[in-house]
Amino acid sequence: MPVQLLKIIKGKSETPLPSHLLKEDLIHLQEGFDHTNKYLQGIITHSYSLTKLGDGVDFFKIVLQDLDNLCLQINSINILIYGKMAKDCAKVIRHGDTVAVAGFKLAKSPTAEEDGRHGCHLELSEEAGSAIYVHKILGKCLNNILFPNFIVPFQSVAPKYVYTPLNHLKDGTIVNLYGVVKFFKPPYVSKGTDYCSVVTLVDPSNVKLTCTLFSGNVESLPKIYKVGDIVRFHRIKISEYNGQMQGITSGGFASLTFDGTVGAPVVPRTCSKVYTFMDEEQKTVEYLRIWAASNLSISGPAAKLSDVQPTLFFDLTCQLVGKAKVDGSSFLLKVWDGTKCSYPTWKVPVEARDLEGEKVLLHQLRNLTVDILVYDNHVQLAKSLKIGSFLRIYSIHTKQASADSEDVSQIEFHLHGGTCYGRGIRVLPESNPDVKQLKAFLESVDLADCQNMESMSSLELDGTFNSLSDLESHLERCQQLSVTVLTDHQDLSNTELKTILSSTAPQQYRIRAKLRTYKPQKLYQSIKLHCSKCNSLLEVPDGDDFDLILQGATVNAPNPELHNTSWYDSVMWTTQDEKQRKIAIHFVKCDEMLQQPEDTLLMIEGGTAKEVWKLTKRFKGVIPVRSTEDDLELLDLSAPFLLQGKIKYYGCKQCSTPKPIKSLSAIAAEQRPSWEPTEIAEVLGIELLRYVFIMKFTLVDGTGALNAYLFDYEKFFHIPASEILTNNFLQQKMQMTMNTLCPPGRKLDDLPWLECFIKSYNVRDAMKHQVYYQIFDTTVAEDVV
DNA sequence: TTAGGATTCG
Repeated sequence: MPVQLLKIIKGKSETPLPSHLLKEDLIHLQEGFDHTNKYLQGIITHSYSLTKLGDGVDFFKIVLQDLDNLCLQINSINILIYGKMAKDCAKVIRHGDTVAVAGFKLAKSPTAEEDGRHGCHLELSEEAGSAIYVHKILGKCLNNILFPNFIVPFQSVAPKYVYTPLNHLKDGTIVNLYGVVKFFKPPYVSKGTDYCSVVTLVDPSNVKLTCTLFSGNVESLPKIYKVGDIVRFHRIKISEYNGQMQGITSGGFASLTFDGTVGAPVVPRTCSKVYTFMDEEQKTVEYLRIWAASNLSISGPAAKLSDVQPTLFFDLTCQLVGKAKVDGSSFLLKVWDGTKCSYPTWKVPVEARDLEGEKVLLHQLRNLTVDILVYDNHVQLAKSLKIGSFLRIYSIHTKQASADSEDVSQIEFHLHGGTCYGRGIRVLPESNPDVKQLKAFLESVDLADCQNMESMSSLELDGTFNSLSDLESHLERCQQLSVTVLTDHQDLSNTELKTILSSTAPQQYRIRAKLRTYKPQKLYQSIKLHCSKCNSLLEVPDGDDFDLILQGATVNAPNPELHNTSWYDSVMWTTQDEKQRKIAIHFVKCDEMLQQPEDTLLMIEGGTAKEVWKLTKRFKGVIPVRSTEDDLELLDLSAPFLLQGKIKYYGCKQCSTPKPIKSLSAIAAEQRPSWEPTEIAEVLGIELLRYVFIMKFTLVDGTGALNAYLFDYEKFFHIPASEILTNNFLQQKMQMTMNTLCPPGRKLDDLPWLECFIKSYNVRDAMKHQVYYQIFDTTVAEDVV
């Protein structure tokens, strides 16, 4: 059985090689060594014509490449086959086959210098007891296991195409070629009339060719899904551009695309109804796959949502669950891949009625879907996508939503405008192996499980609804009922705005009106600090100011004489960096006992803002202080005097008269102090500033329009104003609420009604007198929130 | 004709 065809099943040969044979590496082949029980395995890269030697003996030469040692400079060897074995092999062996040879004789290669192959060649013949095992991945001829019953199965009747290697391209020619995709832009709408796709190919000559392909029919552009795919182009025009060859579509251009995975079925993707695809072509694809596998760096499996990091560009294979228009230049895609992003992800606020997709599914998957905002040129394609389709989105950019305190970092997903780096969207067919795998995985996801693991955030902020009935009542309310409700004075009847505008102040009214617009549009700008004593409104200080004040406070080193008193224990250390900063932390005791960290109030000297924030996560509260000669004292009141959770508490500079820190010992004497900010403020002589929403609503009712101020700590939005600046979820929730109250881009007729109480009041100064209006005893309806 | 690879405004 000197020549044997082995059937390959799932990458392993059905008939194993004889067990006494051991694999030999090319590098270990040396003259004078015993290779009796060794075999050499590799892929055939060349086969020459069968010839007869001068003495009439048949002769066949092939070149074998050792795939396991491709990194070596010399990784191929000539194999010379003599006699009957030469004839047999010539019928069976084609380039691209994998063969194993044993029982060979090693001899010096006379051509080594010129062909750059191994210094020895192998000689095989039946007489010498040689054996050659031929592995064919090819399906059709595998029924014939044993030579000589083997029948050559293919007889070509199609026109013979000539394929030009990429290093032999000439300007002005129209050629056929094969290549491995090294880069590509999925088809996109060009600025002209056609779709465009840019594809960069490479082949074993290691020459690159960038092709710009145009077609009015997107289907006729190559269906490339990932780098490493293999393409065959027919009738591509070669021209020189910027000193390099480039390819461009010419009349009659046609393409086939193949999965580049070694061992995958060789099935062309094409829109051509008729195409030649024979054994020879199959071999080429298989050869290119193997070449690419060892010569190109093709990145591993694509990233899943669970792998996503705050800042990167990546390709995502996913299913479309929902989509919505956002504005003229951006569009929202809600997608999932069955894995959960390990970071909180942003939710793009959109109107419920603009969100397309199965509401129940959107709700069920709310913890697994991510919002991808696509821009500009991608909007048109995104709009046309069908819900449920499988997509690959190329070069999605993730970015951290806020650089503020590190714990509210949400991840945003953007598909920016343009086509750089192949940025774009491609619909994958259900037959795609990655889609099949994804589908199976999605089906295996236990939705009950992922709903259990939902964080408190999602239910509140998702923007979808808990059930269909909720959704319906929401829609109904938006159309008919008021999106706000009154918390008192239900007995009053409505007054028209026209009447209010012509009446004297002060008075109170119940009104029914529509919110035509509001200010500020950037909702975080609506947060102010309010002093209820002097009634002043202040901007919330910038986080950087806090850092500067803390830095300023480090000028005074902690005074060790103030450490460890009856009501606090102190620790102090010096940082290891060149600044040698001294930090002191004073743990406030209660009833002379240290408490659990989560119940403990700290005072800190010399810390940075970051360090203070870290401490607030573990401890009940942190008070930044500095040392004087005889006591600790609060910092400048531009800095928060207390930090609890994510909230900074400020005092009014005008109304506060700070008392010595030891005043706190009065609370510390309690057994279980609650450390309420109001209580701490009071003993420290601080007039606490409260966070408040200040907004101006322009209300209309058909009889007139008036501006009414909303002044709200938390009642109107059901959101504490103190928490909104540090909580992106709440910001989105508020944005959703405002979008319901005043849906962007809608005509006046389609705006929802608001029922409100307003009161008018007079503001007079030397120059003028004006009547103002303020909303009160009104709240956003529960089912709108 | 278009694009001719070469990220990040939103």
